[in-house]
Amino acid sequence: MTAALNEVIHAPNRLQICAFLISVDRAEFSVVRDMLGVTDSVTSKHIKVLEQASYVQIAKPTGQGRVKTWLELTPSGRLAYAAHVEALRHLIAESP
Amino acid sequence: MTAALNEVIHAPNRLQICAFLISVDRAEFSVVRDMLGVTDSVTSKHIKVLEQASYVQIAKPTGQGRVKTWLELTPSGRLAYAAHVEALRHLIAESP
DNA sequence: TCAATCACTTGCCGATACGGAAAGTCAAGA
DNA sequence: TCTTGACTTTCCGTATCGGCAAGTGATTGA
Repeated sequence: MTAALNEVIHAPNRLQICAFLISVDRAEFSVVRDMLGVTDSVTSKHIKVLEQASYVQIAKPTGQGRVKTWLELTPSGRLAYAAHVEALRHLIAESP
Repeated sequence: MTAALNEVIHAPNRLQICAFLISVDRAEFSVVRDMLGVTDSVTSKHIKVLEQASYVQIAKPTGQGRVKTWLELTPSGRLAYAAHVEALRHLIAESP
């Protein structure tokens, strides 16, 4: 019953995005990009992968100054991330 | 001081190999292959990556029947794995 | 109003990585 | 010695990754 690792979430950058979003609830694009330390395009593409898996919701509230992109995990994103973390914890359970 | 994830170890199959070897100390090639559920060639290639990083030691004791390959983490492999697990634990620390 | 700017997004690379099938290697067994 | 078992390597098609450059759309400044 070893839950498998989720490929969408396991990729280092996406794992960090999910872990970050779990802890802050919602974050701006630029904050996520700086946290990862990669370019805009790389950030955008990883977010897109998470969005297409329905793990992340993207909001671009317009009308209040510059359009900033806000990111947030969806309920299923939280579930998927929790399941992945469980799989990881199980895997590394016996480690020193 | 967020320790970075180790790319060599992070790949799902290699993470499983390392986690397995940490727990059993040493294992036969075929056991590792069956644990992963992949082909011989895939197993061989992942082990080679770990070996070239000096994380895994390969022994092929000859003279006692069929040549079986035994795998074992090296001291530096244990250290690298431990560091990776620490990085993971840190990353997923705030998860529900 | 309309060009410039900001905040991304997409297209286009080249470089790797991954996995399986098939062929190759080599010690042991018949 | 011919075969077999146990991997290893090669071949090959696909997928991913990252950065740069060009493109898009809302907003702002002249």
